[in-house]
Amino acid sequence: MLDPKLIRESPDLVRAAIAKKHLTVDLDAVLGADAAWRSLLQESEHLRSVQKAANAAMAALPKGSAEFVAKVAEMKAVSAQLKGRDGALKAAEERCREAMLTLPNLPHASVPEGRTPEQNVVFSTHGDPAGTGRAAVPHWDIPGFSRLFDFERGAKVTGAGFPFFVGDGARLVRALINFFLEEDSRAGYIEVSPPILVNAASATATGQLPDKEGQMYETTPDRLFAVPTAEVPLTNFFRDEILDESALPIRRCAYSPCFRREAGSYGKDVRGLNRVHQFDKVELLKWVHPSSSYGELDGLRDDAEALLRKLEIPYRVLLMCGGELGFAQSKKYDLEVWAAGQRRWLEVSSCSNFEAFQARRAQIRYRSRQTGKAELVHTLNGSGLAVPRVLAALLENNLEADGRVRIPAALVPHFGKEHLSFA
RNA sequence: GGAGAGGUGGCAGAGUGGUCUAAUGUGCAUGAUUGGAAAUCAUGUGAACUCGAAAGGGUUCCGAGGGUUCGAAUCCCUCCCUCUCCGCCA
Repeated sequence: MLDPKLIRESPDLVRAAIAKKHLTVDLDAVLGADAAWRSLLQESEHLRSVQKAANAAMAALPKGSAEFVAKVAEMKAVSAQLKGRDGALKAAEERCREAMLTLPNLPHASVPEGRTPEQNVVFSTHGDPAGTGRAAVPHWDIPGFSRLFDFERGAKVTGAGFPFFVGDGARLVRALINFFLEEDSRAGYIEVSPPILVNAASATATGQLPDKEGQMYETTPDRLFAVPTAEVPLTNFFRDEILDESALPIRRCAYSPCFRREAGSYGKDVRGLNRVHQFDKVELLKWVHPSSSYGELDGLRDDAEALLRKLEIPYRVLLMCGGELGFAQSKKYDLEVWAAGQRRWLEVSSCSNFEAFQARRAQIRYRSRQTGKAELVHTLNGSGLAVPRVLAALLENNLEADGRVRIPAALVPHFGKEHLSFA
């Protein structure tokens, strides 16, 4: 959610910023709903103050007195009037809130113009894509692949996109999760193991609801949602809380399985590990002072990049253009690994600054020493990292002539041996 | 799942229909006192919305949502959560 005051006072600024995201919103409808609500609010509050004044006077009167009875009659009318207004007020407030929730977060000034993936800026490239995996094939074509990554049985047991990981496959998944958590902890992120079902309030605070409801798995009868990312429970950890300013920045990491229905993306990236309904991911999250959030974004991106460097995977960083930003994001970098067999880049991390957008929805604030007031924090998050696509890149880039996959040195202590074998 | 007891400010805890803008204690902040501290005393001490150029008003918030009433922290209903006991269970 945006600051309502900003919308009222600088609608043109808001309009221009939203245009940069290439989204269309009816700002006038929002402003109209806001004005209508405020006008009703004033009427209601006036009636309430009349009522309160009468209450105080009545408290001092003898119960059965003529004056008292007259006052009751008089106040009955006010009460009835107020009840009528309250209904309208609530409706107006709800309309106003709904209208406000349709407004996306505004992009930062440093976000490049553009609306298509081609207009994202290649911020940096690391390693040598051309030099990797000379004889590489897409990972699903590696002999023995389906023994370690069993999509068929997964489809039987659950459905398409829910693979079993077997033997060295399972071991590599575990090694990656472990490696990510260890490295992230060392980088100063406190490890958290979160709930993987969340309630509707949490999903709303991070922006999954109401708009992306169809992308989540929902449980009955309790109406809990399987998390699409650990970002959801992690961000909500401090929901409706006021933090100590000296505690900022707070940095945390969490491993969780992630569940995504991927409705509407059938037929895209259906092969292998590129896109699955359940996958493992370690998420990095920061709650920071507004004044330092862009520095923290750079740091977050560096932390995620460091993991790829240690895994010796060629990768590039994209600075996303306005049109490629998500609803809630102000600025975003995507990290993409090179998958030599597919000869394409795969996104493995998205590092974003949400500024106060999520914090306002979630009411996460800090007590400012300067003003003594509760101010909204800025939240940032990024993957550190998503497992399946890193796995895909490792399989394709590190496949050796003997059909085994070389495990990068940094991962060997976690994997326990230097090669993964499909035999 | 069954039975019972609860949910009030940072914390503890009173309040069971009308100045409750919630007693009291404690914590915290500032000041006084002190060589410095403790103790003591004094003052202050939440959040949100809204009107206003400002000064300053107004309104809401006692787990959540409804209801009764002229008036609800207080009465009624529904839900959520916590605790105790029982049952079940990794």
